[in-house]
Amino acid sequence: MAVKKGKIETDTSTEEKIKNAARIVFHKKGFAATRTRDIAEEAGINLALLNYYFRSKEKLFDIVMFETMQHFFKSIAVVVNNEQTSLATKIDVIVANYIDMLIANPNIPLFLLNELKMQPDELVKKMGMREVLMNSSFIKQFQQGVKDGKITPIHPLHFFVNIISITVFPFVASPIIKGLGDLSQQQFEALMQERKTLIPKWINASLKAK
Amino acid sequence: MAVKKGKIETDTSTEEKIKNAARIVFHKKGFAATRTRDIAEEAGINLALLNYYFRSKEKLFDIVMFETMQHFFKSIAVVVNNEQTSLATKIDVIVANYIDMLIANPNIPLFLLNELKMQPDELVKKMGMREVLMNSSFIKQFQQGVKDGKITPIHPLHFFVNIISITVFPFVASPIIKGLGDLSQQQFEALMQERKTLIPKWINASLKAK
DNA sequence: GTCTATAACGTGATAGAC
DNA sequence: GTCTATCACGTTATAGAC
Repeated sequence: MAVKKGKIETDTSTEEKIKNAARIVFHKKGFAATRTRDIAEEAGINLALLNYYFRSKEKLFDIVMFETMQHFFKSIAVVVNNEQTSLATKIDVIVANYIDMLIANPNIPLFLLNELKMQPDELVKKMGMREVLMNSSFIKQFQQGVKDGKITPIHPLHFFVNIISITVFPFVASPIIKGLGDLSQQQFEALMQERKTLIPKWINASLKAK
Repeated sequence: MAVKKGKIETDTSTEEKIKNAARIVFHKKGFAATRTRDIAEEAGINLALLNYYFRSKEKLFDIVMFETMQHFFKSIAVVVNNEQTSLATKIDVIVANYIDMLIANPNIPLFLLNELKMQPDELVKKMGMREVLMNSSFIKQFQQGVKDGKITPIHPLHFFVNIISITVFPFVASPIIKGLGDLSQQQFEALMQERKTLIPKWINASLKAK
């Protein structure tokens, strides 16, 4: 795609322009509410070109969906499998990375949650998330902490789910939170920045809760 | 609506049947992906009747949306404004109530989050959520705890958001969680039941985190 | 109130010129 | 490769008989 007819494309190709536009619109509106005409307009091209390059709305969507999942879960996979860092550091990094990513791409989590609800969960398996997470250094360190009596025993899923919940959910519920606190977008983001340091403290405290 | 032409309707009226069907389908698929034919079929009536009673898909949706928000937030409002209970008890009750409700109606949170993202957040204001929560006994007790040095000072919104995040998010992300843990629906619900007692412990521990 | 038939419109996709 | 014009279909909504 970067190379066509032996010539390197400097600026983004039409194919890339369409895919980028599709990502923006699909993330914002979801599959059902998105019209191919919206994507074409966003890309600054003609509607026919979309079908010329991707054959159908659905095929284009599948590509966006897959790449978005990869983008979203790769960032965890790397951190979680780093053998060089402590459990506490992993928590710090996951939370900080995600908050940065979510401030930059606030539409991604709701998009993923919605479309995963529809799909026959093949994608979750296809990504190999289960194997990556459950065999990770992250989970092993957690279980070692339990064995050493430093962590109150619970299912590791609870632990992982708590971190993700408390980090991601505020972004998914941002309209409600802004309403509750009468917050501007800027104030909301400031609150989320605070959470980079607060969440690890809360999580660590909860690990010792009896 | 319960009374028509001076005669009390014993079984559900057509109007109610349509609204109930609309609730089910809208909650499951969202506004854009729902076809009025789906609702008519679910209600066991003809498509024309839907427009006869509600004039349009959008009007019907607005009703379902409003009632769903009311249902979802009323349960918090009552607990949070109970002057007779301690802060710890309020946390217990909110978490237990929500987990029960979410097991019974797993589609509601994603439905609300999606449609609130679209709307020009008038609904959030219309419900008066801000006033109810921020002037509540719940928040006052929290602030009293801070004043007494029993709770580490943070914005009360963080506190409230944490409870809701850790309680609701697992249901929103249930396909991912089931995939990660290779869980059946039954096993997933068992895990959520566990959280009724675990979440209050975690939250209380986090309140003292430094 | 309830139905059938159909109008009016929007959307995904393609044909065919350039 | 890119465009304009158009088809084919699905969907919301209504007209009109009963």
